Formats: sequence, C-alpha cells, structure tokens
Amino acid sequence: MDEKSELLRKREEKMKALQDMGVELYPNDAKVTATTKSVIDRFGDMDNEDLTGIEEKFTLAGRLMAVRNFGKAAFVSIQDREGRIQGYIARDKVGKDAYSIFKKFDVGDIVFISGGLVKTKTGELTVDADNVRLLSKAIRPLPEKWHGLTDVEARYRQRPVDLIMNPGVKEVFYTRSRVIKLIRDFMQDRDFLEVETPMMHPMAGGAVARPFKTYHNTLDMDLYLRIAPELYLKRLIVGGLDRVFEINRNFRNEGVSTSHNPEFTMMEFYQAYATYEDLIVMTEEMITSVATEILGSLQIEYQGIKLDLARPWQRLTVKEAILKHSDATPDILEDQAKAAKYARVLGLAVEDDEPLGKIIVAIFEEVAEARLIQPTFVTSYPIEVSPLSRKSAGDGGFTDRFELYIYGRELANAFSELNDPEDQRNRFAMQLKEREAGDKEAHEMDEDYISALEYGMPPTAGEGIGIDRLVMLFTNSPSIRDVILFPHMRAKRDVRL
RNA sequence: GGGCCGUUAGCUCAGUUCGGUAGAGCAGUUGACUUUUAAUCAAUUGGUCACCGGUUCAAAUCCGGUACGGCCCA
Repeated sequence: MDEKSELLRKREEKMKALQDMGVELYPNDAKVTATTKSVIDRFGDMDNEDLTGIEEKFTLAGRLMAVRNFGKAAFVSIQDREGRIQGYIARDKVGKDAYSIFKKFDVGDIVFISGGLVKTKTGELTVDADNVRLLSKAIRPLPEKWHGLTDVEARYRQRPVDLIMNPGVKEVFYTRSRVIKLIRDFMQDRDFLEVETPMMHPMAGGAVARPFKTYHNTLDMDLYLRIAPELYLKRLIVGGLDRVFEINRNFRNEGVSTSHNPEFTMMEFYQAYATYEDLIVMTEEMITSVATEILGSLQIEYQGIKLDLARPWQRLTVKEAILKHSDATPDILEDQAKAAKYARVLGLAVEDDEPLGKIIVAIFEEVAEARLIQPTFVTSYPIEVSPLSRKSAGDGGFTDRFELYIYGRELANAFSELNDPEDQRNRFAMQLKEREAGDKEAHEMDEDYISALEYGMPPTAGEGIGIDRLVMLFTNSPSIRDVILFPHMRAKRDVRL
C-alpha cells in the first residue's frame, strides 16, 4: 500500500549512492558568512577586472533551484532568504571527487558553496566555487521551475513549497511583520503599554460572535477561546493602566471566506480620557503613517481600484450611509414597521418584533457596506447592536461608535466605552432577551465584568483593528488566506491510505 | 446555506463537445557537452484520469452521489 512514486525511489537510490561515497546527508558544520543579497549589493556593479582584485572568499548556503550541466562544469542557482545567486562549479577547480559527488545533487537540496567572485560573459555575478557541499538532502522534488506551484489549494496546504517557489509570498509576510512592528511602535510612541490577556475565557464576551468551546480537565470547567480581549483590557483601564494595547489572535466560530479566517489577528487598544472622536483622528494617523512607510504613498491601488488614503476620511452615520446608497427615505429609518417592510423588500429575513436598530444595521449591511470603497468612518450605531458602547449624548437610541470601512470591508470598530455599571447591566439584560429569543451571538450577562466597572472606570475609548485585513490592503492580497501563513482548510481525507 | 466551475504523471496543462488502447512541456533516468541562465542535442521511465456507484460490448469522457478547492450570491 505504501507505493512510492518512481521519482522518490530514484532519489533514495541516489542518497544511498552518496552515503556509499562517504557523504553525510545532513551535516551541521557549515559556516555561512554571506547572503546572496549582501554579495550582490556589494559587488553586483563591479566588472571582472575589479572582481579579480578581491581576495575575499564568500561562503553561502541555500536551496539549489537550478542546475545547468555541461559535463565537466555546471552553473547552479542558489536561493536563500534574500534572493538567488549563480554559482559556477568546474571539475578542475573543486576536484574530481567533489565534482562526482556534486553530480548526485538534486534541485531542491540545501547546499553550501564557497569561492571567489567572477562576472560571466553575460554579465552575471557568479560565485566561482572552490568548494561545494551537500547540507540537506531533499527527498521530494520541487514543482516545475517555470510555472512553479500555482494551484491555490496546494499553495495553502503546502506553504513551505509555496514559500520556496513563489518569491512574492515571502514578500507578503515580510510586509506583514513590518506592518505589525510599525503599529507597535506607533502605540508605544504614544505611551501605550503592550499587554497579554487570556485567550481562554470562562465566558465568551467582548463581541457579538459565536465562540469555540474547550474544556479544562483539572479545573473541570468549560472554557471558550476568546472572541475579543475587550473586557479584560477594560479591566486594566479600571486598574489604572490608562493606555493599553494587545496584538493577538481572536477566534470566531463562523464562516470562512476571502475576508474571514476562524482565527485572525486584532490590534485592540484602550485609552482613558479619550472619546471615539479622538480615535477617529488616531486611526487616520496610524493607517496613513503605516501606508506611507510601507507603500510610500497615500494613493494606493487595491485589486485594480484606486484608493485615496489622504486625510481627512469621509464620515457618515449609519443612517446617512443608507440614505446615500439606497432609495430609502428618512421616515423609513424612524419607524419599526416601515423599516421591517423595507428590509423584507430587500430580501432580508426580519422578525415582526425585530428591534428597529437591528433592522437598520441589516439594511446598512445590505445596501451600503460593499459600496464604502474609499476610507469611511461610519458612526452612530444603534444601541441594540452595541452592548458595550456609550450612549450618544443627544440620542439614547444610538451610541458613540464608529466602524472604519475601506474597499467595502470593515477594518476597525471603536467606541467610547460604556462605564456606567448600571447601564451595562441593563444592556446585558437586553442581550439576554435577544439570546432567549434565539440570537446565539447575543452577549451573556457578565457579573464579574460589571463588578469591575463598579470600582469605577474612567471615561475611555477603545478600538480594534483587523491586522489581517490591513495587511491585505497593503500587499494587494485578494484573500485573507494570502496573508495568513497557515490558513484553515477542511481536512483532506487521503483515501489512498 | 445556494448557484456556477474545477480535480488527469512530482509540477503546469491538453484530451470530456460527439464513449473506442491516456498525451505534451518541465522535472526524473541514460548518453554528449567547461560561460549557461526556461542551457542545448539524442534516447527514455513515469498514470487508482479525486473517490463511490450506475449506464454500456466498451467510461478520463455519459448519469447519480461524495470529498476537497475556486469564484459569485446570501
């Protein structure tokens, strides 16, 4: 049953042959002193005359990506984390024995090469090898050199191969790392403290979403992977830390799509004595400064659409966004029955007693969300969908909250925090009623959190920014799976086993 | 959840309309070749056509189902 392909069997025969020649297949004594890029940066512009004056030897290592064989000499292409460099392996130079060992190398092997530098007659900087060695034998063959690995499913399931074959993938994750560093620096420069709060919660709170459930044996209790760190970060505000942030994973037991992964990375932060309006300004500053660093411009292109990140960004209330992008009239958004009727015309499923605020948000998502292409802060969310947000001073049916949309995708969610414990208890009670009515996403009553609020939380504003979606924007990636190294896929049953 | 499309050699893909011995390029193997870069030239190996079932003298191809993936919609 364990039929190996002929390719693999041939490789194993080669490995045996190498071992018979006394070659160690996985040695660990190589000293590497240079990278492809460092060598090319320093010497790429020199001509052969300059290069012959250089006594220095260079030792590099990397994956053998191509071999062009000429009998008693060969050109090889070696790839390390920064790029590729050509090597020239001549039998006269490396010696007869080393050369016959080299002839048993395969594309895909990890190799070591050392030597001086020359320019070939086609002008390519080349390591003129005086030594070449095997560092790790590859048993499996790499994909084809020209087309590489293009099958999307194979790329996600075999990310190592994807990273070897597709240089753009590596770029995306270098950019991702830079984006996170820039955000971390931005926050720390503003005196925010980076913290880590629990990933396992006794109760899934801080967002409206379905959780993953797990179980702790010794404590004999159910735990939930967090859907948001919000309630813990706000406890730290109660504790007087005043400015905190956390960059970490959230887990939501929901659908998978080009913009949803079950686990995703969020930067969430809380600032005492600030309002959601302060956070609008801060969000603009943060994202434009990251964009300037990463892309060098605020005029960016994403999936063929030009996006103008120049400040200030558009602001619309939820209701304004609906009126702008539909034929709804203002009176429809003031009356539950009219709103329900309008929603049903749009094809939305609405209960007869559905609260007006929920209907408004459903209409917003249907008619406006996808059309918010240029950066837009949507404000004034209904209280029914904002159980943790402060009521707006003028209108108790709405809250001091915004969501940021770019390219029709939610990138951030922020609000002035509800810090009145009694109001918070009432909001949780409202949510409980929704839950009893069948809304599995509704928030639960969290007495422990309310008791924290009862110690007094300063007026505070907080925000969560979706890091994966931000990285998608800055790397022009069409799918969230392109910016997550190991995105979740359905288990593939191998029926051959 | 719904619709459409895809799954054939290690990789990239033809072949499916209209059923009749499973193909190419690259990779691999053998030979030639000391400045090539998708090296070249000659020869050559390699397949559970995703899986299960049905129709048929005969199925990669037609029909039904399943799995996985992609795109669009909700």
